[in-house]
Amino acid sequence: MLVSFVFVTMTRRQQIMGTALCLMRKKGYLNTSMRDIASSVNMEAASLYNHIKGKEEILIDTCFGLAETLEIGINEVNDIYFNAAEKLSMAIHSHIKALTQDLNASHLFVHEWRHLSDDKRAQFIERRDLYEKEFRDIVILGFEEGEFKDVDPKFATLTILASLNWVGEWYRPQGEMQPKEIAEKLTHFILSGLQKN
Amino acid sequence: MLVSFVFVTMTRRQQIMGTALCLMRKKGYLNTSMRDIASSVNMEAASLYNHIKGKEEILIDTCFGLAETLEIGINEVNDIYFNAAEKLSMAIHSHIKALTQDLNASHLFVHEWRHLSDDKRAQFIERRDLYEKEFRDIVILGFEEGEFKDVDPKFATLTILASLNWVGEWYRPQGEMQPKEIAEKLTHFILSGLQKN
DNA sequence: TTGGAAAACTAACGAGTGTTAGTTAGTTTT
DNA sequence: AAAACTAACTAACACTCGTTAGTTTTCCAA
Repeated sequence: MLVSFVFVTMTRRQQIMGTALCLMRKKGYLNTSMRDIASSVNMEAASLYNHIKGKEEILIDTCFGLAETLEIGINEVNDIYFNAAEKLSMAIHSHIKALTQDLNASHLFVHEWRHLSDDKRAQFIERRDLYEKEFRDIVILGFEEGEFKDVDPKFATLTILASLNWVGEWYRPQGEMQPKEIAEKLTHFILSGLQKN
Repeated sequence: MLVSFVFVTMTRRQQIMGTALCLMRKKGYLNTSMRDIASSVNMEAASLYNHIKGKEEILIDTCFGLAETLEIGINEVNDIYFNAAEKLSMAIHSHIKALTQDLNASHLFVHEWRHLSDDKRAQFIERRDLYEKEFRDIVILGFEEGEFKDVDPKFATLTILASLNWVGEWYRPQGEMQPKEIAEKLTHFILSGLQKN
């Protein structure tokens, strides 16, 4: 299993979390057992409980951690930029940067939040809806500026976010396209589409 | 549980499959037990095996069934249309029609195929990649015609398919937007983007 | 060197998993 | 009437699951 010089500078908790996320991305949250995680960090399942409260803590910390990163990003964008096209571009950059930072965490954030317990899931959905609203407001602003077409803002926002979130499915850190370039291409594609003229 | 006049005209197998898909969309494939399915059709878990071979058969039949529907659709489009913009539009319509037909099946197709056994998963990925290639070829054709921009075809295709597949997450049959309208808006969005000019 | 916290261990609990075996009642076919 | 088939049942197998309790080992500050 993963052993590197970076490893030794991490707390045991960070090692467990990182390994767990890696397994969960590969096999899915439900399919990854505490015994799987334990054996990947060379200990017994019971010993994990000296470092984390339980299995769900992994999911909770990851989902809400990434949620916060995204919220901070969109708030910065809203503080700095005023024009919708610029805002959208920077929001896309911020979103892609956050998602490509840790693909394992992104997988939990995009796919596995469904398995949060009822109350946590409700909280998560609330924050996700709020984030979605920030994007929608940019689309609406663009229309009010006269720069964007008169599209259904909800539809457009969901379509945009779908494209952004799917990047985690095909992006490879060692590949030829880097996060910044992906964000640029996405921005261009979303703003002006596939067709000439 | 679901009992209707349609129900009586279905074979027991169809009832089981339909109920299973509904549960699996709500709770996830791994989280749905044979006992859950059984009790939803008022029988014991063991009795299910008189009608289906096992749990995975539900996933296999659903994923490969929808795969075939999509393949037939794209082949028809390729047979009938010659111009890339038209092909893309019709391919989008076909895709959206197939996905919105049965949202429960779509959920398994988009999200739960990961839990297919190794060999079946390999087969599934192969067919999915082939379908993806059909889309990519349309994008390439559009460039060769001089109608589409010089985008990275792989990137564009993945972005397009992400938008299409995500429709299953927010489309509601009783909502105001119907599949045909969704397909039209998606086509327009993908072809000409958000920005004016 | 030593006291005590931190972090590992073993063992087990109670619940749940997909699936199989064997059986039975009711219906259809021969 | 006999045989075969269908679809349900009960019971159980052989695991796996997350988690807890109690115990032992490790390791660092005093």
